[in-house]
Amino acid sequence: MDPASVIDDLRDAPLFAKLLDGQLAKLATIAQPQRLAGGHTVFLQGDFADAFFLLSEGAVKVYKTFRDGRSATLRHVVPGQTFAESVLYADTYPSSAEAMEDSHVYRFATSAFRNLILDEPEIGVVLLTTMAQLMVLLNQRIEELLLPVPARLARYLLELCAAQRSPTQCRLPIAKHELAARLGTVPETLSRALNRFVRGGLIAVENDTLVVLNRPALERLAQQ
Amino acid sequence: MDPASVIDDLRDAPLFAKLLDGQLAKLATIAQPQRLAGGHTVFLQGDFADAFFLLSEGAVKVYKTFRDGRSATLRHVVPGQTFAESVLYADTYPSSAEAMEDSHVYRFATSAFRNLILDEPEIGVVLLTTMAQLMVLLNQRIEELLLPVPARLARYLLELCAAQRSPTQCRLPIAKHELAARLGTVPETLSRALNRFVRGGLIAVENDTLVVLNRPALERLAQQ
DNA sequence: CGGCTCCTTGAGGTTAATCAATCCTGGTGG
DNA sequence: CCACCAGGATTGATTAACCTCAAGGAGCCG
Repeated sequence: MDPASVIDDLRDAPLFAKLLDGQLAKLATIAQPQRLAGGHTVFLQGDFADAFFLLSEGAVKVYKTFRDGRSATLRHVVPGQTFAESVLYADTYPSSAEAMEDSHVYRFATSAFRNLILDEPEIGVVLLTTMAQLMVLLNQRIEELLLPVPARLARYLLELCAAQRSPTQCRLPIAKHELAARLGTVPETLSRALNRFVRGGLIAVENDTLVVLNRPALERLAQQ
Repeated sequence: MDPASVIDDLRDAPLFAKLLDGQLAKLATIAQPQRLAGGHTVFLQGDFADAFFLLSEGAVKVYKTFRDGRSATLRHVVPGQTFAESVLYADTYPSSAEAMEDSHVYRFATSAFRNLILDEPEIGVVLLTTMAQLMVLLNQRIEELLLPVPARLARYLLELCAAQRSPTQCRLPIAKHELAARLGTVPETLSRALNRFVRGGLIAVENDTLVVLNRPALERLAQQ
């Protein structure tokens, strides 16, 4: 692949946007471009781990699976974000990752990345900040799991509206069964919860578009 | 406080053990020593955040509180560990921290620390590794919360035995109601779960000491 | 039209939180 | 020495949440 286009891809990632050209060039030398077909598994929980990834195109989900086949989504990775950063400590992946559609990633080998940081500390600070952000996110996930399902759903919807810059309307970016996994529950329970929201006049639903009718009530519910 | 003893304290922390004397000296210049009385709150969820901490003596717990007064412990911080690293990204603390006994910490202001990393990238790599480790831990916590209480308890006990380097015996380092919070449940449920373990012949309990009688069964249960 | 997949609805069972009562255990003071 | 108390820990009964299994729709594509 053309080195210049790699550098462009890296610069497009918010994570690396602030780096100087020289720093990006060095980063590019250790970035291994990789195509992923939709549905393809990037790695499985427990796999030997020596690299983390930057998603440049497509969509990837990071999830955990259990004996009984149930699975819970930890993150939906969007382009510009890294995933599997925990490889910098562990030598096996603590969760699995799968491409949800045809995607493109850059692979960074742990050891090469470590050396790069010593050379260009700015990159280390950038990744440190990203990881701090992820820790806040994981913390939220934990907090959510201690709340009942309707509260988790309310939180998700409010977040979604905020992310889509609309106070009252949003579109579900993922299928309902994906959302159920993201909330740590099953489709049936999600369906019922949504239904109760509609009957309670909190929201209106049409296909994957939904409108917030009673935001205060939704916010109250999100607290617990 | 004597600079040399600060450096010694920092070197004693596994986190910083590998740093060179010069690096430790620089780190020491931005480390603010601080005493904490037992029961004292270090910071509260939502507080303005501009510093993270290294615990050098005592015990600190990081926890979340909910409207209904329920609380869940995220971490029991032991000497040598840092906490509130997420401040490197966020400007408010995502959880609360409290000294469980008389303790001593070093406070690191975010901005000073960021500058230090640019000067001494080695320190950045060290913290990056620590945060990666914490992310693995948070991942485990999430995984646990999706399991039934007995499975969480089994995992905790097995971990505890491993940590105390004894295959069959361990002592609870915290009170039962603390353990309940750590497992994301209530004392009543914990009590019943322990009771069922005893009646099932999985473990034997005497005060805060417990013996693993049927490790395979416990491991099976830990899977779910 | 069949055969998909996804979503919804219903009935039933299990888990665990809640509320309330009781039981320890260590400390206190008569 | 013993009654008494306060706190945590246990036990029981009840209730609510939510997972499971099973059975329907609804949309989509060959």
